[in-house]
Amino acid sequence: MNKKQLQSEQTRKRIAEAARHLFVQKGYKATSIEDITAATGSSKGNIYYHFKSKEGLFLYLLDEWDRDWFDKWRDKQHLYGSAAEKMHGFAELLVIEDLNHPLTQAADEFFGGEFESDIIEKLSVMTADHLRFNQELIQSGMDSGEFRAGDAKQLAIVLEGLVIGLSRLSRRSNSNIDEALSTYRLAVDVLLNGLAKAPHT
Amino acid sequence: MNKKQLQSEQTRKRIAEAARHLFVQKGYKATSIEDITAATGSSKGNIYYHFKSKEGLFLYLLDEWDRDWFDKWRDKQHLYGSAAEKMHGFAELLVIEDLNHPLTQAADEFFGGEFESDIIEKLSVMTADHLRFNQELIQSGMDSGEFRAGDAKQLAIVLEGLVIGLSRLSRRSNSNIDEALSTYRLAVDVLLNGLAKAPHT
DNA sequence: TAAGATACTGAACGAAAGTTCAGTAAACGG
DNA sequence: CCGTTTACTGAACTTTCGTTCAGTATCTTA
Repeated sequence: MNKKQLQSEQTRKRIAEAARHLFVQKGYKATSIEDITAATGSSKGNIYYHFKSKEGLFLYLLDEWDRDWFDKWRDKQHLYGSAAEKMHGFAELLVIEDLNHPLTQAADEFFGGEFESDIIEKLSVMTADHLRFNQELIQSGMDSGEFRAGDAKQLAIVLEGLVIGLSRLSRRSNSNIDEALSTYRLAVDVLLNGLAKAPHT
Repeated sequence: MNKKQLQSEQTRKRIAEAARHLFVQKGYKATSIEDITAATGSSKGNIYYHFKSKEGLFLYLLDEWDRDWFDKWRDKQHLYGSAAEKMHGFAELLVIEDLNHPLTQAADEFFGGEFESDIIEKLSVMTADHLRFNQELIQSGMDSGEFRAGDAKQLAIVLEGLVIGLSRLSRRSNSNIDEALSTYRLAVDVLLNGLAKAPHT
């Protein structure tokens, strides 16, 4: 690979990285191209040299993120024996990786916004993927007998809600990773065991 | 009260109502003054006659909402005997009232944005209020012996996360109230009893 | 080393959105 | 019934922001 190609790829990654950070922190609309140039040192034009548009940049980040996340999960999931362990591992990966998920913060800005259908399409596919993932996670716990039988599909929504909400809270309060990890751990404990003293109502 | 004062108040409420609806649906930034004029029939100037600015309008809605919600909760909470019932009542009220909460959708757009400190101040006060409310709810369950003893403060964060996330998911998927209610009910059940077959790990 | 490709700059453009304001009509009060 | 206040209009102004593009410098390649 050329020195030029190398440098080019580096700046593209630098732009993507800075943009992801800003989208997460400020949301899609609130992040301006100007902000990204300020964070990278690159010029406006350069951003448009590497990416088709602001939307394109965002979409690129969504794709990249989902690919990376699933790869990492694949690498890790075989380590977990029980469904409970799996849940904790899932939560841990979410904190470590997902606290920077551009989707979580900005997706709502798209829904209800006047965007082209391909973006809405992509976002709803991603949401569906998440729900399917959650459902499988829960279903596997039911199949193994660790979890009570139940409507895994609806429980997947509950899990997704918990994940989305916690991610927002953790990001907002500028809490460090350790704090977030501890909150997520507690959340999974509650999810598994409940608050009540005497379960099986 | 005058015929004029009456009409004035009516239009102010009409503007506030339409704005709240739009903020909830589209977010803060994505909702333009133009959108509000289109939804009310009022002119741009008229909106600025009744409200100081877009921010002021949003802040007004936040205040109004929080006041109303707490009043409604006060009216209802004495109906519930057990902590579990309280939780379900809490969830129900959230679905019925909070699915239109302007904070939930738009607050993240403020955090990290370049807003005056009084707005950030107000938002963090509201978040703190929510957490305190949740904490008291959980603590009362612990005090009565229904819930296992635990860190009510951190559990309040988990609860808030669940609430925020579910609200977002429910709004997004255009689900009707019944569907949302059923999801929330399930969420509270899980929160109380957990997923696992054998609790008390 | 010279021609061409590639990476990048920054000023300029146009659309969109928040805000203002001169003007108008209706209601109020004396 | 007339002057004053109140409610409201909508065009114009200003700022912000995404996008474009002519130009420049650096690297590649033949």
